[in-house]
Amino acid sequence: MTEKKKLFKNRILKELYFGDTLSCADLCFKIDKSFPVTQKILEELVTENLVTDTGYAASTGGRRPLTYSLQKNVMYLVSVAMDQFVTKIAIMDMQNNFIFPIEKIVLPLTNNPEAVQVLIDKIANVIELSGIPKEKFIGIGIGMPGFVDVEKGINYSFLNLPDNKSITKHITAQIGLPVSIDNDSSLIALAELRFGAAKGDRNTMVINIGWGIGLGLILNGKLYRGHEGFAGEFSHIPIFLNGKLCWCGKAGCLETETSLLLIIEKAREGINAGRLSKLSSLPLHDPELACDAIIKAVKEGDQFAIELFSKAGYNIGKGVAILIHLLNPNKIILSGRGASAGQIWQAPIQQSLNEHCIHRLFQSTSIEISKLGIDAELIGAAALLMENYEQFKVSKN
Amino acid sequence: MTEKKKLFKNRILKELYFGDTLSCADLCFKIDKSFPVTQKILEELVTENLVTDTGYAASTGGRRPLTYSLQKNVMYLVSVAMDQFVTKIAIMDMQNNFIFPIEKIVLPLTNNPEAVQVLIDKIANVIELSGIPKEKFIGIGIGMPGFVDVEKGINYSFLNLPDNKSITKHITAQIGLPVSIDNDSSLIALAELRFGAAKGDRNTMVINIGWGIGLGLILNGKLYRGHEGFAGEFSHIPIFLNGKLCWCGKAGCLETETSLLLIIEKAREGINAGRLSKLSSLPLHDPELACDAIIKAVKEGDQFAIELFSKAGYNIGKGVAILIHLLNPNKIILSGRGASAGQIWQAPIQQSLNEHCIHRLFQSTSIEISKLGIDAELIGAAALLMENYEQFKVSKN
DNA sequence: AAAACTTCTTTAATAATTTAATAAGTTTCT
DNA sequence: AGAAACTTATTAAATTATTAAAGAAGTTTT
Repeated sequence: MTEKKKLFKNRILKELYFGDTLSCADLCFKIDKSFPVTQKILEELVTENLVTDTGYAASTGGRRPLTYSLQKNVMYLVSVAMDQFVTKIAIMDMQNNFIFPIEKIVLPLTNNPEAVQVLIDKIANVIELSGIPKEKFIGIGIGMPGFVDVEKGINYSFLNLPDNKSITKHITAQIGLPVSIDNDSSLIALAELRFGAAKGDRNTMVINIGWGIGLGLILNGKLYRGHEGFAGEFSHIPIFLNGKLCWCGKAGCLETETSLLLIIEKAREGINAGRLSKLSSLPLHDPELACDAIIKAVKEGDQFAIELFSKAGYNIGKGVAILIHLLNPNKIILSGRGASAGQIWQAPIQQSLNEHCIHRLFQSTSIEISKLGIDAELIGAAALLMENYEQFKVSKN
Repeated sequence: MTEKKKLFKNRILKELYFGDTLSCADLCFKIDKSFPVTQKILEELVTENLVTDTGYAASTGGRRPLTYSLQKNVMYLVSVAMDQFVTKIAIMDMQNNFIFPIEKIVLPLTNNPEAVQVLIDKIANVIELSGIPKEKFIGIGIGMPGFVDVEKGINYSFLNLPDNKSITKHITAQIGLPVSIDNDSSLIALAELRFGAAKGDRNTMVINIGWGIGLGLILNGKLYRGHEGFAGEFSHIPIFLNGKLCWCGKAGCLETETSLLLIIEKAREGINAGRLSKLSSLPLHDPELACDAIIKAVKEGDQFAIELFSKAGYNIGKGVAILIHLLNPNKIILSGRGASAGQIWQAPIQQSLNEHCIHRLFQSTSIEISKLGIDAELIGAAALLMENYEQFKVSKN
């Protein structure tokens, strides 16, 4: 098979992954090829058992199109989502299902030279235990915090290898599968773009409310990463004159006035000062549990918890106002762990925009809460791998 | 001639406009066509006298390539640059020359329902007086302040027509030439991207230091305009807690702490308060003259004038720090009227970045002063028209 | 219920691209 | 200095893709 045909095949597989069920005409449009070529390749993919036809779609006013989907149980991928403390590993199929319970390991990234090897061993272990033959895996997608150079496969903040060696190449060398990495906030944005609230959008900002405030930018319909891949450093834009020193070394960062860690901190202070709240029994040393508890209190209408989120939301709004002035997005999506607090974010952010934004500008920008939930990063890591899929070699031919 | 061939021809003409002198191989790459097709079209363009071959280029290690350029004196365009008070109109050729002295008319845009018609009449007049036959003009490019919808050809701030009618269509209907419009800051950025300091860059921000502080964004190698074309509203990002009311209705906008109008204002105050300076004879009611005078004083080393620019620069730096955090550009270009003050901007902005930016981020971002001068917007308006050129009809065939 | 209209699929004619061969010029090595 | 090796450009032939036209299947309108 020629190189070119391989590329076309991979592109079709990729489009079917993102599009689920598509007609031949849809695929023509997406891969920018003519009907005869597309159909011929599709036929080949069907005989190779990578694709199946899924019957006729409803008519849109004419002959009903024959539709195609990816064959089930023939291709899998490994999806990994890391934060500073915990790493989640999942095996996913081409229909975006987690086909085993998600593995969760404690893996601190700071001052941990072993981290990369631990990660590799664990991934190999998960593949091994799955019982799925390795040839059926097409690759590994990994999301991680820090400054990530996607092209080179290097993380400048964590998981460094000697001589700035590429992590992706390092892992590929050991496991024998293609690897793609990216920043966690970028992957959450990618998940929203491909499978979430930003589907079909061209200019959307995804705010990752987590231990910090991350930002993934979708500009002109594509994930924007910046000159060196460092775009979206929302957490540390200096917009407050509060004199609070941030761990980044500067003062007045957005992060010093809003983040889940700050909310937990303030909750603790409030309780210690005797504030009346359902939160009196806040778990002390586990941020995940503490966060869940406060969000639960919010949903139960606890006044103190709501107050904390409102203030944080108002401050996020100040940052969002700047985003809207600079980038004129059609939509802002609140995602990440904090998004599970739901509609509570809407009012304070809207209020903040009323105060800090030119009316004509935010008029056409909607604020939405993500529906992808806590596993958005895993979905994004899978999507990242599939975005790069067309460059991979087709295993068999 | 087929539609498709027309398109290819226009693309080649466009690439020759932007590339000046190119070989057939260069053009193959740029228009993404094979050698045989490209060469055939080139030959046709030469016989049509739109293109000439310009001899052999120096060898780069092999056979010397035959190069091509646009024929002189066969195509012209009208370029227009507007601000709130003054409109400049120029006739340009395909080699980016102003072939007549630039026309300058006083044309206030605020509360002026006649403005559009005055503009049209003046453009028609300029074409008439040039003595160049109208068939040789390929179109009109116009830059203007305000919120501009490029696709629809509407300016929501100025030059409105009844029922939000398209200005471009309106002008085309009267003059009979294709018209493209865009925001002034976007066009300055486009000029830098195509013919200035951002040539070849992919992620560059162009700051238009003028009566306000404009911003043109080049992201992923293209001018970024946002969801409705309103991106780059840098002047009004709320980052100061100064309580100063801006004309936009909000307080603390970037514009309230830095802009040429503010510098003029402060200069006036200082002089009235008896500050020692070469500026004691500041022209009172013409901002252009006043601005020129202060910039002249800066260049002569006047301490007071330098102080004013330094403070303004430091505050621009605060805004730039936010840009760098969010968009990780490879370069920031200072352009517009204020750029003529030159290197004076460098130190205070750099100082501000040191204080307000994460080191790892601004390390790889350079700050440059534009060399295009005060006519950047006219060059940008021409570039805008040529960017759209491939959609135009070839006049003769 | 038939005609007109859409949309998808197939086939044949047309157009573009790749590939291979050739020509023209540079550099490197002896 | 001169030949061999290497680049790059051009031409021609073979391959591949696209376009246009015709046919098939279904929906909507008259």
